[in-house]
Amino acid sequence: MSRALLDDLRARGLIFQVAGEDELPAWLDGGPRTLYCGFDPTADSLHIGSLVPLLMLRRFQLAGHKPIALVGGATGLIGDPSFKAQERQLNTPDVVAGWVDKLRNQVAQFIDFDDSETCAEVVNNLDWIAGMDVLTFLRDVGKHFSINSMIQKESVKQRIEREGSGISYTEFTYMILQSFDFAELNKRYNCTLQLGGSDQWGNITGGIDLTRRLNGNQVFGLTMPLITKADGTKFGKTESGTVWLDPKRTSPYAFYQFWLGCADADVYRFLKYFTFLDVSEIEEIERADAENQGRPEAQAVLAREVTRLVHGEAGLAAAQRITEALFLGSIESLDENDLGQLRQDGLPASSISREEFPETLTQLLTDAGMASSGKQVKDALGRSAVTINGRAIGWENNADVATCFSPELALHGRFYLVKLGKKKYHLFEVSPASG
RNA sequence: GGAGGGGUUCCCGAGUGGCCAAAGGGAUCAGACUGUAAAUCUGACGCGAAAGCUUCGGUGGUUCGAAUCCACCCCCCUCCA
Repeated sequence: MSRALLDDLRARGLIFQVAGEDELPAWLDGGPRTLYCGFDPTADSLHIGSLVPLLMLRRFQLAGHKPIALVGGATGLIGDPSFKAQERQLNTPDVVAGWVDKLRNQVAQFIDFDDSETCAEVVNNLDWIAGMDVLTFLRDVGKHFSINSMIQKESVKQRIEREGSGISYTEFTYMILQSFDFAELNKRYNCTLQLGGSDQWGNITGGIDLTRRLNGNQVFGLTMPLITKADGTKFGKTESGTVWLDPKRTSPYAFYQFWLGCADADVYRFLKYFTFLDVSEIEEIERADAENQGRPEAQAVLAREVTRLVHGEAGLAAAQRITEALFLGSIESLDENDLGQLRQDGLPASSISREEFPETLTQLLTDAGMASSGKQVKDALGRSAVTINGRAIGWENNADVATCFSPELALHGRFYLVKLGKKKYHLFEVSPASG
């Protein structure tokens, strides 16, 4: 069973490095094992960069192991320096504590809590680090670490060697805290495997060494590759910023769109990373796409699968509903309920009364968040890239908001769907002047 | 504490008295082409519809005029103690 798991992970390209590679397969075969992966609270939500490790925990659980998701209430107060070019700004304890609560819930949705032998756990390292005093830390933990080897770690090398950067003692200590987490989870839960991104290798091996020294136990580490894109740009960012897992930050619709816009060169790889579809199934999709000229199927499958994993069936349905309405169907065909529904589903929207209309369209659309400056709106208007309920608007109409939103053009008396460029939509619900 | 090097518009990075809203690159936005791709080409890219207004770590000063010169302060880095 577990060898099959490792084979599958390898086929998916999800294994970057393994600590204890020779013994790990047999160890996993020997029964349900406990493993963990840590997530630091650096914001009130995780983003899709954390998706691979989260799904990895689930993969292990499905294969009969017990996953622990660790939320770094303590480490989040320190800041991981690994491969970071600069020292990070510290967040206040109450802010971090708030984020911990959010992440707890988020992390929990990917693993099962079923009271069985493989029941998942969510833990917070603040529970065992907060109470430790400095002397205990320095004498019982710090003594096991050699500065000589710590400064050799690739993850902090650039901070130490590169001119113009530096590292504080605080961040330098991060590795020791994470190492201690592993030893502590080993003691508490008999946890014997830590997962992490490839940037975590140094921290993970640190934990393996410490666990051996402190508990006398052999434990394992496994890292996943950095997700790259064929065009060299950073994965997980879009024009509007980071793609978050929290639907309040990134709507299911926007999330769905992100995956739908995935490059051909990346999409089959991403199917292996981010879905539970069989590798053979994915290869079949690739083959079929290659045969059919024209638009590939893979993006649609990827968007569907990942959106369902993160936002559930309802979130997926909402995302697809908007997508179909905007890109496939015609807007006029939507009835009043549909338009209200789109707004519920996460299509950007706002309400405004006629008397609140600003002087210019540039002002209105900038305020609505469709563009970051009036210049962008001006540019778009000048290229007839703006439509209101399907009618093209030009720069000459800029100062004539009332005409652009004339009552005769309204859908169902109050809705105006404004399109800027090819992909940006905003629904205005206009109420008559109330006096 | 001492010596030296830095802080420029989202990022990198030019600019050392007027020609600077500030080169160049990246990112981003829009157009053409397309598959709601990629690549490429074109345009925009401090704010403002415009007149105009506000930027070059901070505060004062010199000057007709300062991102550029002076003073003090803050922050970062390197080396020494």
